[in-house]
Amino acid sequence: MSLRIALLGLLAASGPASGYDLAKKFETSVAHVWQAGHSQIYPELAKLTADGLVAVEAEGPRGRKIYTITPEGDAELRRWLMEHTPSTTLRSESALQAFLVPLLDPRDGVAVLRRIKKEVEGRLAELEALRAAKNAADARSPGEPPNRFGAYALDLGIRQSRAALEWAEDAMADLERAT
Amino acid sequence: MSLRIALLGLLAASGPASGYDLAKKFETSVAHVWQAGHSQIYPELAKLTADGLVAVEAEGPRGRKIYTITPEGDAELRRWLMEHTPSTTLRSESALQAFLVPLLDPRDGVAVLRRIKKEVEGRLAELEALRAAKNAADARSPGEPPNRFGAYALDLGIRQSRAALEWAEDAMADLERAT
DNA sequence: GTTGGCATGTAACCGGTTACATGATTTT
DNA sequence: AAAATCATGTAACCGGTTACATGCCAAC
Repeated sequence: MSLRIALLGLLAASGPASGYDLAKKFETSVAHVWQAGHSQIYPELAKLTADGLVAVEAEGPRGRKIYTITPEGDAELRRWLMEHTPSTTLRSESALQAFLVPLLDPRDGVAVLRRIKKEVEGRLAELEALRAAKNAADARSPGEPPNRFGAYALDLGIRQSRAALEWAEDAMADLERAT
Repeated sequence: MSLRIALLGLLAASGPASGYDLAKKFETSVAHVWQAGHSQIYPELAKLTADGLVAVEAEGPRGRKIYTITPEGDAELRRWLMEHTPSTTLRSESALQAFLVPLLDPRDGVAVLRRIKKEVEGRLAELEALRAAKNAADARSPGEPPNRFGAYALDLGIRQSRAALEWAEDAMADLERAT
């Protein structure tokens, strides 16, 4: 379900696009929130077309098909946003490692936490770079209202990464005390 | 892969248990980090047995089988903890909603954020209750070192929930400014 | 003319969810 | 005697990942 919504959302926010375009946008903009490769996107666009939620607006060179969101698609998107209660299923390998770390002796545990911390730092850097790029883009079109599409999710990711960073530092300190 | 590890971890930390027991522990202790139902656990235990990572220690009434972790299983667990780089694939329906919220008009957006905030509050309350229960259990066995198994992951969850809560409040304020 | 990026698709596989199915023991 | 809980399993389905497969067009 969520994949359809993500596709409808991208079409609604950025206008008509091909499957190829959408796959790229997945990588660059929605990636920190939802992932999908082209092998998932193409069939899903076909289904969305069959269901009347998107339509092929035009065909370009190299078999390029440009999809637009239909009014029905737009309605579906809004309905989901306002009515769907998101599933809370959380699956994090990092958190699982954190869960199990006390099984190791403290030295090894600290090493694992150090690795997790580095990953979080990397993620945080990526997200902050994305935000900087977004801010720069907003600054280039003055007068116009800044495009907030995706900005809230970015902010959420940054805050949660920072929380994870502080956690890793404190957990390491706690483990070292036990050494 | 992670399911095997979670099972090995539970067996390592809490001693021998049946598939039924493990399914319960999933609900009560690992749930905020990884989920699995009995229909997934039973076949996986069979595979783990075939691979020599766990063994049936005893059989009880009602066909109850009690599994223990083997030395090989323990080695596998430690190896994974220390060597496996966790996948960073993050999939959050809430974050996807947050991403798309700017597509709605501000009033509706605020309503969506308010709902997300309530869910986060609920989750935070659950995690804090878990931690309180854990602390109480530690207090009941004085002198003994507190059982830190799962504690770090719990702490991580609580911090990230708090970060999400602050985010929701700030995002709502931001959206209301735009009304 | 060859390399690289554009562009679309299919197929095999794997992990996870829901539903189906069965039976033993304990509690009321 | 009936209901609840213990206890184990299987099967169908669905979403996602990896790998396979093909061809067009532009730049070098």
